[in-house]
Amino acid sequence: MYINDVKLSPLLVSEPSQSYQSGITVNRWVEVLVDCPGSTGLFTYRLPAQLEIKPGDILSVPFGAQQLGAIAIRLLAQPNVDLPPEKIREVEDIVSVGFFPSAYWELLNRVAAYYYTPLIQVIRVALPPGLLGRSQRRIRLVGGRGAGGREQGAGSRELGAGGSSYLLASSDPLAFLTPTARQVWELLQTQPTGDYSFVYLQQKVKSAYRGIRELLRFGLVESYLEPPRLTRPKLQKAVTLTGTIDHELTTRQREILEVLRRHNGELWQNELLQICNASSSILKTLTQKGYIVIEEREVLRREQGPALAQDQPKSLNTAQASALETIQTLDGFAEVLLHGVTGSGKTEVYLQAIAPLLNQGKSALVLVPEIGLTPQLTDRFRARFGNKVSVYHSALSDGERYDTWRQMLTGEPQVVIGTRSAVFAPLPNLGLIILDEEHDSSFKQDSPIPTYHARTVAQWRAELENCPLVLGSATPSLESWVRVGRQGAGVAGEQGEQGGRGAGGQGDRGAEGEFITHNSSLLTPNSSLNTHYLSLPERINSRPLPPVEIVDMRQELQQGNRSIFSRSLQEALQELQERKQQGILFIHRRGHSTFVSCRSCGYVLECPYCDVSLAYHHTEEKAPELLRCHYCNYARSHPKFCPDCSSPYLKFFGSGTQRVTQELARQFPELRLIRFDSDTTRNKGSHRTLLTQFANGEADLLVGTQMLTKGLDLPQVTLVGVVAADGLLNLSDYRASERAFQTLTQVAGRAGRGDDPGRVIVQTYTTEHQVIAAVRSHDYHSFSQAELEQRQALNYPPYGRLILLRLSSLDPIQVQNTAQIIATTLSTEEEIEVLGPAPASILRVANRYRWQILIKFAPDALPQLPDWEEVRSLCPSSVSLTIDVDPLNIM
DNA sequence: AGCACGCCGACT
DNA sequence: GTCGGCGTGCTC
Repeated sequence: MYINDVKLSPLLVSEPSQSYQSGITVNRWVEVLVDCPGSTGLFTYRLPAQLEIKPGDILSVPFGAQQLGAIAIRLLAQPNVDLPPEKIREVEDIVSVGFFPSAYWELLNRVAAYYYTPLIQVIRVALPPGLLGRSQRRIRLVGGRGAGGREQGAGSRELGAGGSSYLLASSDPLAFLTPTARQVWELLQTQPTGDYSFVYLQQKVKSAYRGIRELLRFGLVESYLEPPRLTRPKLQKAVTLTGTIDHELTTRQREILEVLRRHNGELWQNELLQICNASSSILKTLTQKGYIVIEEREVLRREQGPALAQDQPKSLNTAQASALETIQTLDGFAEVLLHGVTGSGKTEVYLQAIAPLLNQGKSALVLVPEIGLTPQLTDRFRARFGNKVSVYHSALSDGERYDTWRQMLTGEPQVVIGTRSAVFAPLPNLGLIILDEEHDSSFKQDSPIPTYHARTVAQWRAELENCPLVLGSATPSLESWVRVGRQGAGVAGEQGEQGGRGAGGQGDRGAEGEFITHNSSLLTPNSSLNTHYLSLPERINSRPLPPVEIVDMRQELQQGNRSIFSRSLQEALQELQERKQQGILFIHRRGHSTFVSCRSCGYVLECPYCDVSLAYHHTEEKAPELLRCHYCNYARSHPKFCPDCSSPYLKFFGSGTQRVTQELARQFPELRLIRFDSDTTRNKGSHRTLLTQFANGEADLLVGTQMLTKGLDLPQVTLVGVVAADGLLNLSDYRASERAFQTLTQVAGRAGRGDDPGRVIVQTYTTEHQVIAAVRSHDYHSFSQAELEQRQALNYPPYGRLILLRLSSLDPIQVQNTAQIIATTLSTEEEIEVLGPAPASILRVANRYRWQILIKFAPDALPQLPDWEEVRSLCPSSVSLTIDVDPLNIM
């Protein structure tokens, strides 16, 4: 149990040799971590006699002028001798009683250490918002608002009563105020309570601080600290039936008790009153007569899904059944890679793996890339497990998050589905962690710190909680692939022909055969870890993977087709309408910087030193167009003609959603579209709405970006079109190929999931690209093999490790200089390779100039990593430094 | 983060 | 000369 009774002896974070007594009466001091940026050390507080504190408790303490949240770390019998006793203040209150069991605490510490992040920052990620409250300075009018101040003269006497009357004797009470003070005053008048936060006033009025000081001097306003707004459980009155219904009651009273009885003797007061159309006075009478009890009970503000019909377990095919069996026989910590092609029924395996756990009183944690995108997944879990399922992600309101979090602490067996941060969900009795779509990069946080990867944290968590971790994907990350020992496996011994290259291929139907068809008994334990590789090589109901047709857009251009749609795709779109089928059109979202390629020959401009494509930079009008390498800062001008074939059609890439939808409207005016991108899905629930519309056949074509790739299961989709794969293939990033393969495979996997066979059309200017070939033949193995060879040669992950230093400053010169100094300092270190400094691809963001340094090193060499505190000390205060461990986004 | 303390340009 | 700008550093 997390609440109340926690063994906390392992909670010591420093100097474990220093013992402390367990007798609470002896330890009248406590060291705490304070929730305050820039303070990472421990602070000592005195314990008031009435408070009993244990390490791990969340406290409220005075800190400077504020009241802050803090975590009790350890009790002390004696404060540190160096600390002047008069500085020590008292703990204000206990906010929440300890809930950090040792495994959980160890997890937080590991995250802090691995990602070079102060522990308190990690704690802040793990706790729901509002738990560590902070006080806020506010300004309010003295004596309430609106004492007639706006009507000159009339109110002066009342105001005068507040103090400073000599000044207010004049006819205009505000005449003596400077314009700034007057402005603040008037702003406060607009508020019914005459009250604003200090920060807000500062934003609203220039130099508000000055005006406020003036008003304070005159006693017109006062400044106060609002105590931390801690999220509290929501309480509601519940009515419970206690007596038996007898005949000494009025009909009305009996009616109410009858309603209550029909609801198993318990209802919320407001519900009961509503149902019976009664007032609370009748309940009062019933209480007095002892028939019912009314008590305050906590209501959990949980996100309500739509009502769902109960869903029954589906029968599994052989591969699914054998995967399930393996997962169920795991005892304790193990890592499983569940590699199932798109549409192979991974979710059903998850569901059936979880079901018995709940009966054993254990809970399961399911991590997904983006919850808003997968209402389908949460619906399926809810349909199977009902109210045992809760959803936890950052889009919940603070109250909902807090309550869901508390719901987890109860220890009841349950399923929590959440995004990245839910890896810290405080579930006791964790029986299984599932990380679905494990290749997805949204599991990695790049800012703020800790820049953790939920998969890495989940691995630690599974180990510490001694439970299995299942990583599911149709396109596993190369990290996971290597981790379960699959490198070099698979390709040999298969009939994996690399399919005839070139455009217009039929995309052979035999594609599914190219997945290795061994069953799950073929386990590949890694030497040190208990790892398993499970494969679901077939779609459910033996549906085939859709054939993938590659269209060479260079040929289209040559043959006079200047449209962004190839003839093949045009035909398919035409047919779609005629056959009353549905399709998906995928557009790679256009970023700020893109690569440059030749539309005639497909030549891509690359960095001569770094093996990545150059990024197009165009900072402002009239500025020269530059091509730049994000790794080493090599730069060159944008050539007018292709260096390879001298064609003038050398263009930077990227065709946005608007352009495509315009073009569609022009060429296919009849086609009904739904745009599915960040613009149209901004509102809560709009994913669901749009998908429902599409599922109901209200549109023929779903046009959208990345979010189309994430786990959509739309059985009626038969056509998937990729407008231009090139935007994906040539991002200036060592991961570009991997991401492109994953995205294309995933989006292709949306086709043909229902009864009608699907087809996929991928348009590209580089048909010969290795990724394209692999996508075409649904061949993960040959792709991973080739890609891993390159990674190994260049010592990139998963073979080498990376750390990215991101520097930013308002001062463009200073940040560049600092980056240079740090890079120079680092390059003296042995065993690490320093790339850069280079400007970030978007040099300036929110007025801050950003540079970065990439550090590469071999994980097995365990190099003496630089002392980051020393590195940090090289930064002037105007330059901020973020250390991104295992970065995914290097651009 | 707040809020002090402390050091340089435009006003009484 | 002081007021008031904001850069630097501390908060048990």
